[in-house]
Amino acid sequence: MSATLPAAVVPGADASASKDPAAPAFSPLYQQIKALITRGLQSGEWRPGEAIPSEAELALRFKVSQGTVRKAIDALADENLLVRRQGKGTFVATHAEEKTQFRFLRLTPDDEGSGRGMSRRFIDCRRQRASTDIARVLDLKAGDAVVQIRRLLLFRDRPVVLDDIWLPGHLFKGLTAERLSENRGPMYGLFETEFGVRMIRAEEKLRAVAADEATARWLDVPVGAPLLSVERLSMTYGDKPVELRRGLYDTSAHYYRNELS
Amino acid sequence: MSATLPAAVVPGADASASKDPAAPAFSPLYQQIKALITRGLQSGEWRPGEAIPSEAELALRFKVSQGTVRKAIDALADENLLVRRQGKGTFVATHAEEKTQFRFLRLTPDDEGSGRGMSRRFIDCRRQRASTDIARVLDLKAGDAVVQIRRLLLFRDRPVVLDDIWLPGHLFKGLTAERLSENRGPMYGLFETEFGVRMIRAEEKLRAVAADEATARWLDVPVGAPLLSVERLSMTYGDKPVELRRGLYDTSAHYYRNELS
DNA sequence: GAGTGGTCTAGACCACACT
DNA sequence: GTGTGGTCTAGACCACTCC
Repeated sequence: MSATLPAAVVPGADASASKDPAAPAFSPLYQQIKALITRGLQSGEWRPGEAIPSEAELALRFKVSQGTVRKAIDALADENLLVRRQGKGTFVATHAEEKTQFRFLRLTPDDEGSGRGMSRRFIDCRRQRASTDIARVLDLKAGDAVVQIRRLLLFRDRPVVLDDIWLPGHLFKGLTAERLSENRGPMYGLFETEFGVRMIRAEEKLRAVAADEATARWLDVPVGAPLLSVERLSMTYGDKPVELRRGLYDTSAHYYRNELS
Repeated sequence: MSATLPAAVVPGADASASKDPAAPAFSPLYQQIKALITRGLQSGEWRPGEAIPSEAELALRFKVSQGTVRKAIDALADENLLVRRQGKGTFVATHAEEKTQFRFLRLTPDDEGSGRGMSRRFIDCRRQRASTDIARVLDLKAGDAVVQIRRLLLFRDRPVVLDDIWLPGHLFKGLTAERLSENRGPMYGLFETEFGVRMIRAEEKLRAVAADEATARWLDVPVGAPLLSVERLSMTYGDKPVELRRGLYDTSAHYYRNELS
């Protein structure tokens, strides 16, 4: 049997055109399978924490070999969309049941041995209209509804991070300070289970800034103290931005860690 | 034929013990092949920029199937130790011929459209004895020889980064300010071609700090201005630390970018 | 034991680069 | 055309989990 595009061909792009001059660019089978699985994740066919069908079953469904399904799943596991567990199955990744609270927080205390000790305190949660800045970044129209959250992270009861968070209002109807405070576990877990918004990926921009008066009060540092400013844009499926977060970190007893390779 | 450990078994760990209670932990074949290839890289059998033997040839040499070699190479390519080029071969990664000068520098100007414009200026390069701090981090004894380099990075002739770099003296004999200045291309390329030290991986610790007087002069900012402090520890094969770098970044017109996933 | 992912093999063909 | 990596297949067996 030839290896050219069985039943699984993804109906995209130039299905009509007979001979595009520019870019036919047909993708390998396993990438098409990957796209099909991603679609299943996005549509909610398999929900976070659940198992997806076995490799054999997916191979049957898509009419390809198990090896091809395997390569597609491998790629999705690399991107942290799926989690493989030998002997049990392949599961949709979730923020909801993670031991690692603060999975995306790259802040580490100077004295390593400490381990836990992070807590949080919600200061504010309100609905308002998006400024042009916020709207542009979140791919909204200026004036659209947004939810703004302000919160503090504390390490051993000392404030370390002041976060301002903006979310598209239409995706987070009914999000209140109460809902946030009641929630045990990661905030992204709440977003996932209560609002069906799953964070896949994020970009951060870091700078050093001086503490203004209000910030200095919240973080209990002198006005003008150097703070690490972390601006995070989080994306869901299809690289759609769904959260903007501006954090100010007091790095006098913590550092932001990063790996290069 | 059974799939259990052909001729390629890596002679490691518990080759002697008959039945360890704790951890026999034999690794899959492709990981053993990966280790063998890594050894070839480390020993200089294949040098940076050169091609390694074809998959078929390696499969013959190691007495495994091409698929197994492929998986080993895939892993090494993921770690940026090898670079695959379809139709040409698989090459040892190198810093020497990289278009991307400053591959590890995560600093981006606020006005994107700018593109190039980074230049550098070496201020100092001297041999001295390692302080206890530096020695500990670089895995040396206090008092061992180290090379210290100080340099400035400029963007459009404006100073942006002040770097202090420490290198183990025994690995970098004969490194002088002249050698550094004459060198076109990445500094890590020079380390690679002239001293046989290849940077594989690095860890960075970021904090916000206030500019002291000397730094303020070099970066042309007010004393006390907030600066991004970036402490980088670079590793070569076997995770051996071979460079410590402390950078101070003026982030008033640039930001440090990072990806989370 | 049944079901799952994990490893390994062998062989076919495709896409690309050089010559 | 020859040689390289890239994709796809089919089947075998191993390792782990749960019943």
